[in-house]
Amino acid sequence: MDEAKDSGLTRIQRRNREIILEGALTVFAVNGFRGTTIDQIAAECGLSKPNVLYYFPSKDEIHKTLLTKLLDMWLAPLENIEPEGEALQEVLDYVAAKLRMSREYPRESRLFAYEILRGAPHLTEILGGRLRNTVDDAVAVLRGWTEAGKLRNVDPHHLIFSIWSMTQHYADFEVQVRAVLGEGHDPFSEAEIFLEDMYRRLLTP
Amino acid sequence: MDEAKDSGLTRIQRRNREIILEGALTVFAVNGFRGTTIDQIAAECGLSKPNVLYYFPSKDEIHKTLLTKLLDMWLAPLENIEPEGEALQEVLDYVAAKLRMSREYPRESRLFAYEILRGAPHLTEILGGRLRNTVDDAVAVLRGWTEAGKLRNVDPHHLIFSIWSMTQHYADFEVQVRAVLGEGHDPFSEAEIFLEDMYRRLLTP
DNA sequence: GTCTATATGATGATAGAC
DNA sequence: GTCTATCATCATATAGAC
Repeated sequence: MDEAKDSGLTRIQRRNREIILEGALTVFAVNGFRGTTIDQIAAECGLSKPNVLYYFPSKDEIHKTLLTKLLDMWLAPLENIEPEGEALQEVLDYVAAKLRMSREYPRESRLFAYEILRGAPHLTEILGGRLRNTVDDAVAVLRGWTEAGKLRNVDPHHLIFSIWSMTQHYADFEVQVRAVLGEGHDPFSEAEIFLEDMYRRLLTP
Repeated sequence: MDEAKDSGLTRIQRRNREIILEGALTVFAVNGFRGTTIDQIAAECGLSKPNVLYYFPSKDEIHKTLLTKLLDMWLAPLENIEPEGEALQEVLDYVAAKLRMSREYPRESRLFAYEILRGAPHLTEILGGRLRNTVDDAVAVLRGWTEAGKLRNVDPHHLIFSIWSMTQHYADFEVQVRAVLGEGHDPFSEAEIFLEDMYRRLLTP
């Protein structure tokens, strides 16, 4: 998909588009879509404003491109759940993977949070389409495990919501988490232990 | 506090300030601070733009006023945890109260989420002050219960984070929740059952 | 491909009539 | 207290030189 969109571009074009997306992600993740100006993006990546708009037709387009690229990464762990695997461990692995993504890609998490908060105007088709399908598949797998007695019976949709909300919380609400915890804490490491314990307890039959 | 700030104002002044705050909350909750214009607020509450700015000196001030008022309501359930109460039930009641607030006051939840996401410039002192103190008190109560063998031993800070993130998720990410669930679901009612089960299972010694 | 300069429109805030 | 008119600023996007 990346290659498809970038095909026909020179090396410089590809490179500069990458630089712009990288800088834009940083700024969007802090200020949101409306709070971000092309000036800020240009400053962040060391290009001039018109030059940014030479590589992308508009601020909207930069934002949409970021969201589209983000979603591939975001949904991968859920798509990688292995129906033939050991049920509880598969879920715990998914939780851990999602938490790791929050830690390593907090900008992506915030970009996504901002977009959902404002009603997801740049994601409408995807939410009810690809995202929903992916979740439906995962829900079917979870139901199978439950019926086979490998997992305790809980609502699979809300199980997934709980994983999303708790893992992304540490990226999206980081300011609050750090303010409440004060110094001397590693939020993500503590969360890893807490969440593993929580889901093991919740899902063990 | 409300009365303190409103003292010395005429009935009309109080009334119009209320109307403005009410309309502003609706708009801020959808568009965020930067995404909201005074024009939108004025239109939402049926006043002219200069008239809005007659009652509040600036957009900033409207926003700060809303956040301050919101926090009283937001922290109340946590402050109301009763150390002498039955431990597990107190926690379950808190979860239920927080979920109810998400359902009944989704605008407040989103306003708060937007503010934290952008780094909470209008809440800096409060996060490390009043909020942190309130959480510290609750954590102490939870620790006491754990040591008395009334609750299973889990990290109390992260227990609170989990409650916040999961309950607020249904307000803040409502678009996503509805898109994923499709028709025929009542997200909040389902969440109530899921969360009660989850915390009962997690915290029963 | 990259820049300076600028057109065009939105937006926060104010002046001043009524 | 409320309005119309307006200012000043900022932001998106484009034109056109280099």
